[in-house]
Amino acid sequence: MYPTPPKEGTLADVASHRLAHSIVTGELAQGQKLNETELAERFGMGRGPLREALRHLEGMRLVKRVPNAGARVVVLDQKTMSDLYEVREALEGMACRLAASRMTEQEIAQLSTLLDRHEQEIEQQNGMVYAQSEGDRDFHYQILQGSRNAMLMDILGGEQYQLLRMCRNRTSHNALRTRPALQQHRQIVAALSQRDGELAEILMRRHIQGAWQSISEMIDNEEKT
Amino acid sequence: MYPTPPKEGTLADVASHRLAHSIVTGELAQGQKLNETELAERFGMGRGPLREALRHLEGMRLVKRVPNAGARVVVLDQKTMSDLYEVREALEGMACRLAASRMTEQEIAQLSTLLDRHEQEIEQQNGMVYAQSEGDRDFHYQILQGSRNAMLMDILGGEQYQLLRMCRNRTSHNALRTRPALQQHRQIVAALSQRDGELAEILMRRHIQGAWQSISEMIDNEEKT
DNA sequence: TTTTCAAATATTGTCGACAATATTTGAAAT
DNA sequence: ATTTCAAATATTGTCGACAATATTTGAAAA
Repeated sequence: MYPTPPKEGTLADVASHRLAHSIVTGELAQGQKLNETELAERFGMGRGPLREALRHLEGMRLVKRVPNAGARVVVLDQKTMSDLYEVREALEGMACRLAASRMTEQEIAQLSTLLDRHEQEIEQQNGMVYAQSEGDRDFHYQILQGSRNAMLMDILGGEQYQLLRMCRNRTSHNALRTRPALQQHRQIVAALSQRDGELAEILMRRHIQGAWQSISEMIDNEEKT
Repeated sequence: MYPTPPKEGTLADVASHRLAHSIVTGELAQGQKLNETELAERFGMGRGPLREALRHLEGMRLVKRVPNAGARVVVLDQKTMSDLYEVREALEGMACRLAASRMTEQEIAQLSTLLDRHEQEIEQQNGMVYAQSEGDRDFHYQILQGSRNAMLMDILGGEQYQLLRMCRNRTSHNALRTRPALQQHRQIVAALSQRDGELAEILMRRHIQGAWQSISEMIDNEEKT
């Protein structure tokens, strides 16, 4: 069920995972300089594996490296986030279209069950914000698996997912959007049930556009302060 | 005009570029084991920078690494190529949609001029295959720039472009497709001129679907031999 | 001959040291 | 006080050596 299974082989992989976590959660601030010696010491390893980890994170767009001048945590300004959501819209839309023709009936049924659980959790107000983000995550992950496209799963479940979490962790959420979001999820499942890939894609894209609009407005409002 | 400007700072970057080139051109066969010591010696550097290069190439999906067992050139089977074209369809479609509302009139006009040159080159049969692939490359690159989306430019101009070249370099090309492809390019420019993003996206997606269909059929035919 | 398994070999993973480059510091000049 | 610039410091880039792991080899048993 988890998008990022925690398998850690080499020290470079360990460092990569720990750094990614620190970056996504905001423990390491955006734009912060990443000192190799300091980080290597903190992780109890040499600079070799750490440098490999930084290369990997650069590929995931979580850090920005400048030759001979080191690495910094990426800065997610509004333009960057806008770009991210446009890419996500395209990829998740495609994933949804593919899933419509490739998911089994059982998988679609499970997706529907997932939404039932999600709805109950919302009504009980049981840690709503948590449930929203978790429920949304699971929903998108199931559809992604349904696309049967390994490259899509890799991109969306990897770098795109981490960047998305990073966005979410530093913008306030609109609690008013949980309900319409759930309804949109329902609509998508309906389209999947009817094997209507074209509609499923359109609905998924609208869903993501809505998410961006919500976040974008939040940012604009905060800036006025 | 070039999708991959050859800026090389550190030795790891040099190795990365040289390896990527060798892989894309087929000088290094698919599935081939990449021996660190051997490659480091060939490039006249230590294993440190080379390992960083391999990490980078892994992120670009040009090599597949297994902890403690080394790296191999990625194997592009038909399913992988199919996945690639689905991802490209989604991303290039989005790029084209965005370009429709963001390109300047001048940029669109230049795009039209580009197609005129392309048409002439085809009629003169001046190295047709070269012209086709080069012309197609420039066309897509210009639209990509027009999207004004740095992340899209990065993904499509980077890893996706290299993987696409890798596909093209090991599948025979259908000369019969140059004409319809040019016509599709013209249609796309027309949609861009009218600032019809929705149509531009649809046309670009069809264009890429057509390319995949052509390649896919070639592969199927070759397998019958 | 084929299979098994341990020794031998090869390869990857890691570290510490040094070189190359960037950044900071602080004294001298304006 | 501000600016300039060179020395001092800090940081990144690179290499070679060794440790850990995987792969191969070849002798012994079935």
